[in-house]
Order: sequence, then C-alpha cells, then structure tokens
Amino acid sequence: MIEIEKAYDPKKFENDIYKKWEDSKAFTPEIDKSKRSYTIAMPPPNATGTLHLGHATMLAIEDILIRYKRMNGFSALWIPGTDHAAIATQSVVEKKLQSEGIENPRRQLGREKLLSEIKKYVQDSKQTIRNQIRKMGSSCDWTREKYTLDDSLNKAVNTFFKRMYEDGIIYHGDRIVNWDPKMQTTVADDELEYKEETTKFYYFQYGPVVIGTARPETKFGDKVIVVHPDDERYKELHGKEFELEWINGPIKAKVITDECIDPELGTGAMTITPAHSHIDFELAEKHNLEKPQIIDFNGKLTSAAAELEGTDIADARDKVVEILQKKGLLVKIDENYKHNIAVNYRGKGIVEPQIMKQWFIDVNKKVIDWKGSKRSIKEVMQDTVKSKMIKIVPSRFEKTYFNWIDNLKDWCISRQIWWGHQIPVWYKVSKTHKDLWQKHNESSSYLLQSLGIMIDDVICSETEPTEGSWIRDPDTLDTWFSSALWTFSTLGWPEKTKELEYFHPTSVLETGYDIIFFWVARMILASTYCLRTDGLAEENCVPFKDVYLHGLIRDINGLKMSKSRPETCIDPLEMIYKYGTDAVRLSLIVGNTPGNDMRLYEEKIAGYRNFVNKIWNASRFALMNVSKEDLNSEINLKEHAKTRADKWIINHMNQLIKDVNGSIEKYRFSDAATMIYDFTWGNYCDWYLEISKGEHLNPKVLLHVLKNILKLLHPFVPFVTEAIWSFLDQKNMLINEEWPEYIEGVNFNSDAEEMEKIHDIITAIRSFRAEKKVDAGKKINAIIYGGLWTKAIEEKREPIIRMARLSDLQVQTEGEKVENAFWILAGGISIYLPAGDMIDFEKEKSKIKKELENEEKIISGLASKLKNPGFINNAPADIIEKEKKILAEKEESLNNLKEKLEEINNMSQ
RNA sequence: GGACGCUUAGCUCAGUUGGUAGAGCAUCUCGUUUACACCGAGGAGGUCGAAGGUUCGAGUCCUUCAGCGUCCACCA
Repeated sequence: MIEIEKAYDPKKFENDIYKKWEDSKAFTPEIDKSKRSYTIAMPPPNATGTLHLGHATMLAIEDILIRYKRMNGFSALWIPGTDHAAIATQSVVEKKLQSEGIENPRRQLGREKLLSEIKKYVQDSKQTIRNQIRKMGSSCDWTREKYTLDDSLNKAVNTFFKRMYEDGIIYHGDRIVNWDPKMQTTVADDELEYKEETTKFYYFQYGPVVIGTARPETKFGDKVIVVHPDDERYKELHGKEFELEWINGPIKAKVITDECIDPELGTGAMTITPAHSHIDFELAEKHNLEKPQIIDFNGKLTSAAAELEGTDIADARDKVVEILQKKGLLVKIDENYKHNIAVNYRGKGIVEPQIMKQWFIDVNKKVIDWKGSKRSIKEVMQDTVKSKMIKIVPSRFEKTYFNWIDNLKDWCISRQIWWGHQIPVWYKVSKTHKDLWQKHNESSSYLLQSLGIMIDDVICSETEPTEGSWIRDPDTLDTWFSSALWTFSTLGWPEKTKELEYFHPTSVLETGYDIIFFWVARMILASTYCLRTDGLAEENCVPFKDVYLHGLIRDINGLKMSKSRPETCIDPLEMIYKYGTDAVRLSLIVGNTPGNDMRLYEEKIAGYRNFVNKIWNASRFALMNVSKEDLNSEINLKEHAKTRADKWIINHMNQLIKDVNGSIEKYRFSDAATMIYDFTWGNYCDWYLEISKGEHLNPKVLLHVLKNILKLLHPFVPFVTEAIWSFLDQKNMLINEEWPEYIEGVNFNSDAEEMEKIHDIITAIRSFRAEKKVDAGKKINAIIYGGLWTKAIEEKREPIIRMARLSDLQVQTEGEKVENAFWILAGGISIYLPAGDMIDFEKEKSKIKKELENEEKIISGLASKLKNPGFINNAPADIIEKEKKILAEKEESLNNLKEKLEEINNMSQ
C-alpha cells in the first residue's frame, strides 16, 4: 500500500519530470537503421516572442505524435528551434531604442550598431521562449536545437540563393513597392493603413474617348487607353493608334483591351500609370508597356512633367486640371468620389507606389529535372501534391493550395531591413559611388536607386570580390526564404549528413492553416529544388509526407486572440500555472478538428483538470488495493481475467487500443482523446473500479488495465501519467514504455460458468432486502458494489441489455413483493433481475416495436434497390457490396430485436 | 470584388464512405459510500440556418438564398 496525496498537484511534479526526461536522453533519438525514423521539424516560434495558444496547440499536437511514435518503436526526432522573425524583431528593437531617446535608430546607429543591439536583445529574450516550450512538456531534442540565423543555416541560405542565381531562377527585376516619401522608406503591405476619402473624380477628353481619373497629376506619361474587350462602346477602337492633345502638347496613344476593366466604373475607359499604381504596373507588365517615372522619391514631379518638373505632388493636381481645362479638355467633375488611400501607419505619410529593383524567384522557368523532363518550380509544387507525394489534412486545403499556385507570381525575396540573412550579392561601383554610399548609414537598396548608383555589374558571393570597389546588397532576404529550408537545413544541409539521410523527408508538417502559403508552399518549393539538384530520388525531395493543419484557437467570442487586444487573450502559461500543463493540453486537443477554428475558455480547461485528477485518483485506488508482488508480476490474461467484469474491461480496453491507434494515425486527436477519456472515466472508474470494491477485487487485471490507460494517455497528458508511473515502476520511465498492443480476436464473452454466478446477485439482493427490510425507493448501493454480484444464481440464461450501475440498484417494492423487473449491466453483459417496478414493459415493448418497424422499412427499401436492375447494372461494385453488407447487418439486427421482444413478452407475463 | 469555410441542445463543439442525432459545461431531481465533490446516478432539452432536389432513406450529396467568419486582392 502506497500513500499518495488526495489531489494531483501539477506544480509538484512537472518541472522535475521534464528534467528527468531530458537528462535521460529520452528526447534524443539515435540513428538506428533497424528502426524506422519519424521526424517533425518544429515550426520555429519567434526567438523574442512569448508562448501563445497557437504555439501551445502546435506543441501539444506534435508532442502527441512524437510520443506516440516513440512508444511504437520509432526513432522519433522532433527538432526544436526559434525564428529570427526579421521585420517583427527589428521593429520591436527600434521601438525600444526610440523609447530610450534614439529617434531614428537606423540613421543614428548605422547598420553594425543596430544589428548588435538586436542581437543582444534576442540573446536576452531567447531563453524565455525555450523555457516556455519546455513548460508545455514538449519532448523535443534540445541537443539538435536550431536558430534560423545560425551559421550553418546561413550557409544553407547562401547555397540555396547561389544555386538558384546560377540557374537563372533568381533575377533582379522591377517591382512596384509602397514608398513613403515623407519617411523615405518602403512600407510593407501589412504596415499600410487604408483611409477612406471623398475626392473629386475628373473626366477628360482624351482623343476620341473620355477617361475618368481621380489622379490627373500622374497622367503625364499615359499613352495607353485600356477598355474591356466586350465593351460595345469602344469596339471599333481596339488596337487603334491615334494622336491627341494632352497636358504638354500632342502625344500618340493606343487602345488595348483587358478583362480587368470594369465597364461600369467611370466611362469604362482608363489610361494607365504603370510606375505609380499597382494595378497599372501589372497591366504594363502583362502588355509589355513602358513604365516612365512621374513622381520622384521626394514626392515631386519628374522631368516627364516638362515645365511642371519639381512641383510637389500635393500641388500638382490643381495645376494639371487648370491646364487641361484651359485646353478645353475637362468634361466634368464628380465631387463625391469615395476611395481608399494608402497611408504608412507609422508617420501617416501618404504612400506613393514606386518602381524599385528587387530580387525575385522565377517560378515559371523550367529548370528542375523531374520525371525525365525539365519542369518549373510552379509545376513541381503542383506535382508533389497532385501525385499525393504530399498529403494535406484536411484535404480541402489542397484546393486552396492549388488555387494559390495557379495564381502564383514570381516571389519577391528581398526586404529593405537589416535583421536577417543579407543577400549574398555584390555590385561593382565607382570609387565615388562607394564613398557616397558609405556616407549614408541608412543603407538600403532603395538608396542605391534614389542616389542614382548603377548596379548593373553583379556578382553572387558571400565575400567581397577582391578587385575593384564593390558594395554588398544591403537588403536581407524574406524570412520565409530561410524558413523554407527548415526541414533540411536543420539536419545539416548543404552537407550530406547522416541525419539528413536518415531523418529526411520529415514525416509531417504540423501547423496552423493560416500559413499554408507563406510557409508550406515555400518549403515544398525549396526542398524539391535543393534536394532534386542534389540528385535525390523524387520521393525523397519533398520536405514532408503529410501536412496537418490544425484549427486556430479563438476566444470565447470567436475572435482571433490578438496582441492588440490583451483582454481577449488567454495566456497559456497562466493556465498552466492554474490548472497544470496536462489540462491545458487536453483542452487544446479535444474539440479541435483539422482546419476548423475552436473557441477556448477557462471552464473547459478546468473540466480537463478534473479529468486529470480523476486519473490520479483512479490510480490511487488501484495502488491502495494492490500488493508489491502484484506490481512486479506479469499478467497472463487467459489465466488472470477471471470474472465477467475482468473480461469485459479487457475487451473494451482492447477495442480502445485499436480505435485510438486508428484515430491518431488519421490525425483525429480529438477523437482519440475523447475515447480514452470516456473509457477511463465511464468504463474503468465508474464501472470496473466500483465492482472491484469488495471481494471481487482482481489486482492483476486492475493494474493491467491501469497501466494500459496510462500508456494510452501518455502522449496526451504526459506529466500526470509519468508521475503515477513512478509509483508503479521505480526503474523505468513511462516515456520509454512500449505502446499497448491490440490483440486480435480476444473473446471472453461466451463463458457458461460465468452465467452461474450472475444469479448470485439476485439471491443476494433478495436476502438483503429481506433482512434489512428496505423501503421502497431506498438504495442498496453499499452491498451491491461490495461485490456480491458474483455469488448466487437463480435463472440460467443469457440475459438482456440495459445499462445501469450496480451501485445504483434501487429497490422500489417492499419485502418479498417481487413482481416486476429491471436490468443491470454486470461485467459487460446484462442480467435480468426481478426487483421493483422499474421497468415499464409496455413502454419498452412499444419502443422495440418502433425500432422493428424502422428496420423493416430500411430492409425493404434496400432489398428493392438491390433487385433494381438499373442500380445493379450501373452502380460501382464497391457500392453494391456496401449496400449488401448493410442489408445483412440490418437483417441481423432485426432478428435481435425480434428475440428481444419475445423475451420481454415472456418476462412480463 | 475573388476564394474558402461555418450555421447541430441554453453555451462550446463532435458527428470518418448517406442508415435515422452525441459529448462537455450549464440546468433540474436524487445521492454523498472505503480513489476522487476537481464526486456518483438519473431527467429535461434539437423540425441539425431557410427552401428546393437526388434517394427506400439526407445533419451528411446537389442547387438556390440568408446570416457570420477567414484569407487574398484592391477600385483607376
């Protein structure tokens, strides 16, 4: 008998247990060719972040998979890591410096100093997230931890870049970016704010057509009119070229067509300004048009405006309108035009789109030798998923994935910030330019352009070329460029390591569905490209075999938990402190189905805390009722499972193992957890343990089932199960135990001898009632769950179906009046027990009759369908088989119902 | 504007190939006994968003509509 506290206190166990696991090297798998490998690369949280519920969910699910596979004999590797989170980190540190009085950190500190500030900051805060990952119980291999800016990963990034550069996939090209003339910087899309504004909308005569525009000041270089191809009004103009009078005199213009034009808007005809409008830029690219710069980097008109050159863009509109009006070209003005203007959320400067040189990945160039023909990155990305080399769960996201790929444009990989992997490219410049360049601390690629530095002579290299004067591209790579390599760069690529050979491709990528494009797609891109050019077989080039997309966690109101609204956030760490890690993990797993969002609220976590405590107490009961020898002895099920109850619980256990395996393999974690929950609470605790009280106690079976429960639960609630295990087994840890085995075809049910014992109960109850003179309605729980049900016998037959707990038998009549009946479930079968008037036979009969009718209806329907030649001849064979199977099942259940009815008829007489 | 998803008990959500609706919480009744009150037993509560269609049979498949949400794009 072992003394254990009455309630489980997670705080007393979790940290010690985690340390024990880690110290024992349980997380560090070996490269063992006799075992199969199972690998997950952890989606790296921000190195400077703190744990939120998204991370917690990710960690819980991945840990379940890893522990499950580990216990199943796999060499299970889970690589942890953190991400440098370029933009987020740099802006956090910049803000911090600003609050310390450095107003413009980039300009004032310069590259080197700012970078070292960021590094210091990351160094300080990295440990926080690491410890928080540990708090979740994550069984990841810390000896293989990686950081996206590690030297080895930088090497991978540079190799990737260089290879693509040499293949001509990476190119330097024009791109329209958001430029803030006020702050002299580019603005990322997510830093834009849209402000609705009411302005004037002008109509001008433009040759033979009238065009509408809200921005006349940009129209200097417009030489192309675009109309919708189906717009009848302009049909005869398609492709025509003509001369017309415009702002600075006569120009030549032509008419093109494009589907993107909305005939309803304005006059249905517009001219385009490629250099200063996203949509116009795209049109210009598509139709191969010139893109003259009209507005310079300071927000003033360029020489394209002729005599208006140098006019501030804010003043230009009125001047242009005036000129056009004088020329008699102004048709009308619409005063109430509403549209959105883009503003930099920092500084609120109005954003002017500008064309800048950026680095791109060409997704259409056919370079990858794949299935005997050269394919483009885009095609390979489609192929891997189409051919099921990569499976996405839930599968509907495959549609989303293909949709995205179909619309995929070249990927712009350069970013105008400093924190990240600097682009390994050097430009040859004149000495003067180099000096000019070095004078500007705020070095970023847009300065190259705005300073007018020529950057035509380019070399891709990590180190500065020796001859001539060179400047390195100051930009860094998009974070996703380095994240894309994550599954194999963490295993040592570009070196050909043993790890890479053994653990790659990884088994599953588990993440939220929100980053399927940013990350999942890019990983497929990088992995297939890099490993294929390494010469690997195609099935080994994918980064992972499965993609599992979990649902996003929302607050009780269904809102995305957001840092900007801290009041809506549930802090996982606070919840861990309050309820324990196990409870938090379960609450994130149960009810979370792939790809669907889930709301979380504190009561739910409290509910699972109750369950964790239930496990603890069930184990406590077991430990109070078994001897030391029982703990150390082996079980032989055939020999030791004696009673019906034993067999019942073991059969259910067995079925449970099978179901849980199936569910986990199919990524149905919620189902798996619920099934174990129900079994543990409903079958084992409420039922089997109750029966075990008293002389029915069978310590061997009690323990056997408990141990299996702990094993099955371990991936879900690792701490409490390990804590209990330490009482059962002082030598070995649960984390290393073998997963329970499903035994095919165990059947203990037909045991004639058992039937004898069932009648003991009836006798017992009767004698009890006679002795104690139980009043109507009074409970006789105590004596029943004392185990008396195995004693006597009265009626020798296999009884019927009904669920009730032994402990809740009620005697409703007095003394010897035993006329009616009720049923109890005893050890997996049920027995008919004469007792009070608990059962309304008529009600029971009509219920069964109704079921009977229902079954008959289905059977006749099915039968006629199966006789129908139209169905037999046209339906696929497997459907017919299925229908036949259902018919057979229904017929069987019909017979069962009939028997049941007959039995009840007998009883009620 | 485009794509995708959601709508099932008072609340939060399950429901795997179509076979006739489930759980937890809340509520009500009873009970507190030797693992557990973070407990036990039982009850009540749903025309599965609306309308059509396919089928012997639809929460499940198809069409339309309504409400909500997410992502992407962005109005010259």
